[in-house]
Amino acid sequence: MPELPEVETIKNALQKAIGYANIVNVCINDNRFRQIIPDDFAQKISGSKITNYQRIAKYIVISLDNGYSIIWHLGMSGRVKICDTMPELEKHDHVVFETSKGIVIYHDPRRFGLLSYCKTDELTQNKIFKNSGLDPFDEKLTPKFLHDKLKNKKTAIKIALLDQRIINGIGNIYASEALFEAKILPMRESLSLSLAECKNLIAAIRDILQKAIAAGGSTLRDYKKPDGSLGYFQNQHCVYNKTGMPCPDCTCGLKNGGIQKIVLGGRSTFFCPEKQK
DNA sequence: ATTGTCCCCTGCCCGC
DNA sequence: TGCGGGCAGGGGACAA
Repeated sequence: MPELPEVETIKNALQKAIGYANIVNVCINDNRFRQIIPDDFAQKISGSKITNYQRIAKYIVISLDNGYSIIWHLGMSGRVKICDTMPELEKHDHVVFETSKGIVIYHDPRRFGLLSYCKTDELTQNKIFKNSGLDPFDEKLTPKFLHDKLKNKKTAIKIALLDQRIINGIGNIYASEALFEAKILPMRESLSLSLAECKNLIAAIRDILQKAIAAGGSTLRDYKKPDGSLGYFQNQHCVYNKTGMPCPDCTCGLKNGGIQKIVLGGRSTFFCPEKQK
């Protein structure tokens, strides 16, 4: 489910609600995720105190005072629920963290997510993060960096934006939205982008993601904030899931059929054939 | 090495 | 009302 803005929202909500709590107990009701939750996960985590929260790519990383960090990915359908007291568990409430400041529940119907741990000082070498690309807000993400990464790639630029080894955090919604804002057609060959277009694209990615974070992410299906409230950036989507509709401030009219949908790399992709070149 | 295809899993929506 | 097909915010394992 969640892309960078949703993960950032969840991480911030956790930090605000649970803060530097003690983790009293961890109960794993189902360990069958993208990777099986390590057998000693609960043992490694229980009894520790939280010392830090960060988002790395689409992962939430929670560091502990025992030298370990929790690595948490929510896949497509993962949700985090925070409660003051132990609620009646619902279907797909797979992991329950009891802390000194509340209950944290990992709910994930499709179980495409991942919950693991590693030593905090080995995070960057961890297999999960070793090949991770630049964070969209990393100042090392320059037009030249992106242009260099794309200059030998024949795949569509939209597919390249989903490649977490180049830039991380962008998913299927924000890839279409960023390309619309940058006025670039999603099926363009990556190597065809000029340096100036790379500059516009980086600016568009940052703008879209910042606005989405400010709105608490996009709620289309599964995603809710940990307190149960909804994100509202979906109201600002320009093209995603808007086939046949006019784009914002549409001057093209609907003579061309409005926003088009195509499939790239097996994922739905939306664009305005008039405004994007 | 890069690039496409398929798969993991459950739920929901649509058409018949 | 029921059933089958297609689709969904992600990512990894393969094959070519």
